[in-house]
Amino acid sequence: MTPETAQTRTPAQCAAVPSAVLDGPVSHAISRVSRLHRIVAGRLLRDLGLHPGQEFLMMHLWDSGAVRQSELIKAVGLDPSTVTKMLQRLEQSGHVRRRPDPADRRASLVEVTEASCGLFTEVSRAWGELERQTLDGLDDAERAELGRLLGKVEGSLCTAVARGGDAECTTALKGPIDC
Amino acid sequence: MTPETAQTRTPAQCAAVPSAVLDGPVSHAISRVSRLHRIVAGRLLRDLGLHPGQEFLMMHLWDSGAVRQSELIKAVGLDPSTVTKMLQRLEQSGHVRRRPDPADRRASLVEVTEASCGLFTEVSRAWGELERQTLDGLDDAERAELGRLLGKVEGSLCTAVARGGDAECTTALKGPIDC
DNA sequence: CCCCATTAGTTGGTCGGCCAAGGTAAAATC
DNA sequence: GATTTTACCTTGGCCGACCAACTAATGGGG
Repeated sequence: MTPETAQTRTPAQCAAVPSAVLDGPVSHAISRVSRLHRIVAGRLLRDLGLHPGQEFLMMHLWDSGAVRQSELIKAVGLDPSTVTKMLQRLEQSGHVRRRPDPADRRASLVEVTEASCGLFTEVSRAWGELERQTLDGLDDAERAELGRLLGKVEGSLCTAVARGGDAECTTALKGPIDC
Repeated sequence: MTPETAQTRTPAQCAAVPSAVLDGPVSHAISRVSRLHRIVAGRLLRDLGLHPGQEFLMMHLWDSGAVRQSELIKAVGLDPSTVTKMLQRLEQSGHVRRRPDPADRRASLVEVTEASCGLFTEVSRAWGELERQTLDGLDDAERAELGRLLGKVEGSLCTAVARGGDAECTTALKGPIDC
């Protein structure tokens, strides 16, 4: 940081200050860890015929039974359009079924198919394996501490997002911090 | 976890066990934090005319001057095709210039344009702001601890990725852990 | 009762990101 | 020196994810 020392440098001099790409900021650690985490998750999930991210939706549906799509959207905290398209694909691959809500003609109810219930066990195991590989090398105290710190960071980012986007916190998962 | 208790439940009974979507696993905390982090980063970067992820590439280029594209790819640890397409867009928007490497006719050298150097300061400031918002609410000790733990997790995931993907660690950023 | 604001979902577009396959050039091997 | 192998990059395809704009239905206030 302290970018005041740099001020529109020439291309050659842009290399002068290393600008801390590698070390420092926790932000970059988060980005890198997240990417690696996603890759490992993708590998574990591929064998189950799911794309990374879908398992999150499925888990919510397995948990909650038939739900209004809007409820699901609020629960996972994703963009409505994202959920719509994911559900279209999950429906096409037979994991999910959608039908109109009799009580509200614009809403639709989403639920898991019987065929998909066999996947539940495998996804659970994959998540366990993912967690295991992620936390390999951390003792119990460190794991707890990491969870606690991530919770606080999530809270901070949550309020930051809320401040900018005027709406309430996107991560509607009522996690450790409700904001 | 302990998925043995579940075994192909009916759709109705899939809701029986909450399956720990919300709480527990650090994995989900990572996913959520990462998403929020990306959103905040996107907001900060949008004003600069950059899309999230591009700033990472640019920072590397500002740091290293003219580089072989393959070097850049190794440095950021992304898929070659991803970098190719990002560079095409960055070139079209005038932030980056590419020319063939005289020493190797299949390689190309990438460098930052003069016009883009003005962005450097702003991106640095945006990163600082991002870091500030991310770590808001954590004291110095917690920040250090979080960095340390994320480093360890990165190491674990790194080796996990390497094990499955046979190649060496993708995150070639010689970070805290070299794997 | 009608109009209007709100809510529910969808579509289109763009980007980051991955994989798989391909084409060209350099390097290694024979 | 010719052939195989490897490296460098590109293209196409797909998915997650965002935003913006749109349709359609609900519900509240004049």
